[in-house]
Amino acid sequence: MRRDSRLSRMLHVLIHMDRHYKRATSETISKMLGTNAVVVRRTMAGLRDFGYVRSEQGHGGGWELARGLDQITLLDIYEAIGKPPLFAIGPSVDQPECLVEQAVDAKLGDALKEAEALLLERFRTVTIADIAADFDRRMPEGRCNIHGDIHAEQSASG
Amino acid sequence: MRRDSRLSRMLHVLIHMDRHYKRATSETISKMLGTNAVVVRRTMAGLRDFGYVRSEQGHGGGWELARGLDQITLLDIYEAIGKPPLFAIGPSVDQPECLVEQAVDAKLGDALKEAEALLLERFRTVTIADIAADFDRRMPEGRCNIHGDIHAEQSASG
DNA sequence: CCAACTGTAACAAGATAGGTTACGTGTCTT
DNA sequence: AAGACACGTAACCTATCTTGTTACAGTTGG
Repeated sequence: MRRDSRLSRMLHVLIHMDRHYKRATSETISKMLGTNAVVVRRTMAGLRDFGYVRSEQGHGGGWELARGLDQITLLDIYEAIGKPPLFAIGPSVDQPECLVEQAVDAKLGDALKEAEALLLERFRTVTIADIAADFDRRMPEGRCNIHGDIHAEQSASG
Repeated sequence: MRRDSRLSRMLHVLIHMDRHYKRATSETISKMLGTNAVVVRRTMAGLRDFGYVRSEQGHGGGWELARGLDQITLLDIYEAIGKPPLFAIGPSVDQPECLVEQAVDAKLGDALKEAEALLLERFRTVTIADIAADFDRRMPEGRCNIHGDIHAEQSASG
């Protein structure tokens, strides 16, 4: 395993969903992410449980946003995917008896906690709409260069 | 594997070495860390290459500090063990074609870079002597509660 | 009923730190 | 010179976690 990419993937897909003219199926989303439909359902399940997206079963079903992108922060999504560990480094044991080791882990833990606080503060203050706005500045027509097939077809087909 | 504990372990062992009255063998150190002598040699090899410790082969050999703990920062050790990844989260692919994905990764990357800069700044300004001082405040006699057997026996044995 | 979806369980794959065994080499003691 | 002691390193296995994949059950609409 390399690095947990669920947060990145979910942000990516939520922006696409916002520009999609109808519900997106897991299959469609999986092709967009270059992965498998089961992986999509698995990861999006958390977002559904937190009320950021809705899923409909059966014929014509799929996924849709349950609120605007300006109402969802990166922190929301981070929590919805289960707050996976942020850091790849850490102490060797959880509660060392050795007081030297305790001192090391305390100092190291302080630095990690500071960095984590900063990171989560950034996550808290950035909405997905902010990221979408960054994209719109680069692509004023609001159409993705790659996944254009599922984007903003409202005027053409609906 | 859970989290990379090499940094924590190396800091731990360097403080013990500073209080040891003679060279410590990989075997001794491994018992202190609850691991294997090969793991110790493997990890300490980086510290040796950077000049923070020396190793002597053959009878009576082992490991010793090559400079004072106040001359080694956490950043030094982090670099000496090969700068392993700090974060457990990240983008799904390195250079996505999709511009939405690029916008997501850019925003996410900014937050991660800020947190990383803060963390490395802490690493840079904290010496191992600082951690040892924390320990000394708790254990004024300078003797570890667990690994006392290899500590500061100078007055008793030499 | 059937086709199109989601929901989930179960298991394999890939990556990486860590653990273990084995063996080579250097060095001190006798 | 022999032998014990200790590092250096390769090779292989294990554990853990995300991701990928297959299989199948349940739901919905024509």
